[in-house]
Amino acid sequence: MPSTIEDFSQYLNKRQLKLTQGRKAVLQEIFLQPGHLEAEDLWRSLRRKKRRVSRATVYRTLDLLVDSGMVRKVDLGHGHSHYEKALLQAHHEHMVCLECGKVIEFSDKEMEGDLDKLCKKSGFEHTAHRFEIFGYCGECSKS
Amino acid sequence: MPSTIEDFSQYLNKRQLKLTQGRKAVLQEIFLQPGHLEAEDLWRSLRRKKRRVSRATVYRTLDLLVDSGMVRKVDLGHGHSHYEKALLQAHHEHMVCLECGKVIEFSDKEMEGDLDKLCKKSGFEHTAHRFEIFGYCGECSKS
DNA sequence: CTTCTTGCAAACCATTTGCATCATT
DNA sequence: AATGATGCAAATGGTTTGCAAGAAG
Repeated sequence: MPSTIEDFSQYLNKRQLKLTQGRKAVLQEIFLQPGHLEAEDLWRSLRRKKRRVSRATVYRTLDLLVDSGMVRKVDLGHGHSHYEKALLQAHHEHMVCLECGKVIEFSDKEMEGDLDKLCKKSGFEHTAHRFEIFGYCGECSKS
Repeated sequence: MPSTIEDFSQYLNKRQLKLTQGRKAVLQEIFLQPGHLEAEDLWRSLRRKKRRVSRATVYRTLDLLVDSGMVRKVDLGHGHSHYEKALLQAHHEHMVCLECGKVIEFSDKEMEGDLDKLCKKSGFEHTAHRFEIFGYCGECSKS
């Protein structure tokens, strides 16, 4: 939370936007969570504890956070978006178990290297990517 | 179209489903298209030419095709799904240009190898994956 | 003939938006 | 004060669904 709010504040200042209570709350909450969460969860969490913000504000703030690069919007194939902090945490991808819904996070250096080479080869300037693997986790593939 | 319909027919038979005109039309149309297309496009194409099917039928058939493994549902970050034939075509991934919207298809053997190794290492049974790279294509990164 | 499909329109659901009111700078 | 943010509820837009009427086996 320390430099995180600082970063967000700077981002907001640059575009003459204001650092409000609602925005602070959303930011704190998402950085409090260990993994990815959906907008609705975030809204419910906030409502349960400290601040009572509207869903609209949650979505609007999430957009800002994604745009600022501090939060990553991920699609785990549930028909709606999930969000996770992008800073202070190694870049990683997801393996989603289609049976139990478990999400395994992973990262792979070789793969990242391949990705970079690939983009260079195609003259493509890589700014982000989405990579999810679907299948069955160790538990579920046994059955 | 020859063995394609055959395959679909078999799939349907197995679950006591019927091979109807509407389903045939959707199948043919998606296999006629060179790349990915959205449900709405498919619906418009069909309506323009031969068969007049409802959007509901398009979506219902698409679900069946995806479930049968003949069609792949892809998310190009447009807020709605795209579909593309999975058979008779090399497996590939997408690079999406955030500026002009162009979609470059690619495939990379090394990467696929890494992916397989990775899944094995994690005891994860890989059935599908989604991989999209976002950024700027050669044209747009110049500016 | 029975069962499964279709079309239609209404329902859904996550997300967005218009607008009057409120908070931050 | 002035500008931007919020909440609300209504709008959106892709997708799903209930049901009566039609096709396929």
